[in-house]
Amino acid sequence: MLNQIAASEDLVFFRPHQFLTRENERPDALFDIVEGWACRHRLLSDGRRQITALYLPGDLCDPLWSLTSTCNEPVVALTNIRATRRTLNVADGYILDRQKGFSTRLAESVERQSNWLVSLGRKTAVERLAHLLLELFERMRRAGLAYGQQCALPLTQMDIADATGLTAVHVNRTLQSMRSKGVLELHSKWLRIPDLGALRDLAALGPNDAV
Amino acid sequence: MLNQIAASEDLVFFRPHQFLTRENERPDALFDIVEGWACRHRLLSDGRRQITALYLPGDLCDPLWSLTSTCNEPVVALTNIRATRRTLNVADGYILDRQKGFSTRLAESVERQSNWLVSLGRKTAVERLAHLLLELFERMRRAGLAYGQQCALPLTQMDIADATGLTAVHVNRTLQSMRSKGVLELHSKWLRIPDLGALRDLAALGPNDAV
DNA sequence: CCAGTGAGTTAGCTTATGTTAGCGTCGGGA
DNA sequence: TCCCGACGCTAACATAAGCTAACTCACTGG
Repeated sequence: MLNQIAASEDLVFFRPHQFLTRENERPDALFDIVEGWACRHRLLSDGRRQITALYLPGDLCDPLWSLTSTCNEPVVALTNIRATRRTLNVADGYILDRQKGFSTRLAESVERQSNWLVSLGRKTAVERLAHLLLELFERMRRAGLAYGQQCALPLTQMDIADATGLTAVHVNRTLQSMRSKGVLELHSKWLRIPDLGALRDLAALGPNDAV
Repeated sequence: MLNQIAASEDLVFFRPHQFLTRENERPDALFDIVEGWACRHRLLSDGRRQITALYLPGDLCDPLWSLTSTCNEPVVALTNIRATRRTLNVADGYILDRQKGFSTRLAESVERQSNWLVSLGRKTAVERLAHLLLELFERMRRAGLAYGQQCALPLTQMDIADATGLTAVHVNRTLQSMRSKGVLELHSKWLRIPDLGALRDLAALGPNDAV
């Protein structure tokens, strides 16, 4: 009944659009991203796409879905990626990890997914963008990859659109207007947030919400 | 490091709008709903509400959030509720349950949340409603609470709106149009689906999607 | 018996966001 | 060097969904 993380740790590489994991595959390993970004997404038959999770350097990918036996959402690289592949021993669907903050990451995943649900269900374009960029900046900061108020943000506007449930065109429009109001700068895959507080206000976060 | 479900099992009751769990409380127990419906939701400062999970008879509430130390979304009763309260031993954030299909329920929660994300992010009103009603019917069926093509559905149109990220008015409009097309009947908290296949088509589900 | 409340319904109008199309720039590959 | 495809950007127009408000119909409680 007791499970362990096996010792196996391969270093692996991916290019943009490459799959880290595929649909309908039993996940037997988790990727610990060392460098680069990835996402989990779902494609509808007519081409609509929804990104359901973003993975940044330092992220485990994916604690949540490792709990399921088969997964119907692939994980794809958004940039070049360097990662370590950690195989798991899974018995009876229970997962136990004694060495790293696995359960902490799990809890974060749960909370993030929930935040996204609220965002997609009830927030305006400005609020969604503010929320997303804030979240990403904060995660980069915690990963030690932010420099002052700035960090890398290697997403295309279409990626952002598919994460926020908007269109690329509308993302562009909305970003322009936010730029012109001075609450953020974003060009050539680089994000700067002059005033964290102002952006936080725009994000319509509750008093208890993290980020 | 080994945790157990303690023996404690109290029978508890709730009335509509009563809290099963509150915000910012450390969850030390899970509710097993015997009868009635509940939901988890988030309230924005201006009154907007998003339901992030629905709990039906037979559901555990909530496997996902029991993984976090404190939770920022309350669970409230939507109807009269009878439930058994199961206290947990939680050590270091890990949860282990040897007696019931806890991990199966966990996996289902993860998948449902993900489905909802796609729905809220990328689907039209008709698709969202078809998807939600289909999911609820299927869950009722599996709980042994469906009778042929029918089941109870004790949600108000506003509840449905807050689950699907729409307005009550628009839910009403859309339901009307679906009714007039004969793909569903819904009155006095009772749902009938004359043609499961037709509704499935409207829901824009992928080939791998459950429900 | 009536007043009050919550729910469903419908209509008219408004608006945020989607759609389509086109332009310019950049960088990589042949 | 020259394509060619991604990407960012913009404008004009289309539409799904939001907003407000009113009316009805149960129910419930006094």
